[in-house]
Amino acid sequence: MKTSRHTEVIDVAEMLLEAEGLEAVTMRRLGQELGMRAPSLYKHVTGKDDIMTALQIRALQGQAAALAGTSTLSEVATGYRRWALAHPRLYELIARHPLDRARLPPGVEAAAAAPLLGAAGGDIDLARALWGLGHGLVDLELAGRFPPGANIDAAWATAIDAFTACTAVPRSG
Amino acid sequence: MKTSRHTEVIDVAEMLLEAEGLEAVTMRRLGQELGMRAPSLYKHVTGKDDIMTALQIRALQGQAAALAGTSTLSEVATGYRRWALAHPRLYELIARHPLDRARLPPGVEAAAAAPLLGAAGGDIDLARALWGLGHGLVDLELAGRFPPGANIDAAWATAIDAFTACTAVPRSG
DNA sequence: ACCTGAACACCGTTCAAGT
DNA sequence: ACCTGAACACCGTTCAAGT
Repeated sequence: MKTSRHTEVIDVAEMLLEAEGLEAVTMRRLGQELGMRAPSLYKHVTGKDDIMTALQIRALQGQAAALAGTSTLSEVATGYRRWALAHPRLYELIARHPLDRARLPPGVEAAAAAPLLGAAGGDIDLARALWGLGHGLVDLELAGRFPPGANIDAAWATAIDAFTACTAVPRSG
Repeated sequence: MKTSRHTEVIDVAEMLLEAEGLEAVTMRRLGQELGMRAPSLYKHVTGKDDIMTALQIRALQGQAAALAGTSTLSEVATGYRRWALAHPRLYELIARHPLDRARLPPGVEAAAAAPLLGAAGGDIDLARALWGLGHGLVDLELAGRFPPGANIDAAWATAIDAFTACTAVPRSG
């Protein structure tokens, strides 16, 4: 039951992020929440970058778990949007915050991307187009870029239709 | 030839943004570049938000100008990507920074969106799907989310093909 | 091994004061 | 009308010092 102090720091950071947003995740605040001063955190964590990378890893794993089991293009798209809207701060963290690939465990990125590639029938270009589409629609929605009252569901439906038509050509396997 | 001090502040902010990135645009640095202390800026500008909004307006106008004259879906998509890659900091400013619609001159957003709507044949849902697609691909590219060596051109081509097939149905007008 | 206070080099912003 | 210095409430991070 002894959770390492490092894990505790990341746990608190995740709670703070989801509850109050990225600007609440400061070293001083984290220390306060853990009963220590900010400089003490550096005994458990190399710096703030370390914390952000750890949260990005959790986010990628959460996204991969949410998409596990989906197969059709429509299922993947719906699951992608659903997870992003359920965890907007974590989504923004993997989408907008610099990603330090060197510190990422191998396979984490691929695991999150696998369902997309599957729905694209193994076509990497189509998978990336699909990723761009899903990310773009989610990002614009989270950023409040669509005018109030915009029918975002309809935009998704139209987009999925267009891409489904594209994958409807017979392919072997 | 007497440019107002307000305009000068925005001009310097734009140069700093494009040359050194968003983190270089600080009130102290802006003052230094203009030969005054940071507090003096508040005589010409209500605050940093004011500066950011002014830059967003310029960015939206620049984007609209870059897309003016495009009509086909392929032209709009190419122009959208070209402008974003030519002005990545300005693009990020309108895509990722909060947009205070109340301070935006009316029509600025619509002008930037018009070419998209035109290429979608007036279908607002398709226009938004197209916007999501273009924004998503550009955003992922600017954020360095595609692996090194990824064929981003091919992803765009695949995406444009899928949407072109969707708009290929005969329509009146 | 773990935590502290003091410090450094930064932020955006306010405000009384000068000219 | 315009600019100033000092201050306030913040940042991430370093480091000598304590236990």
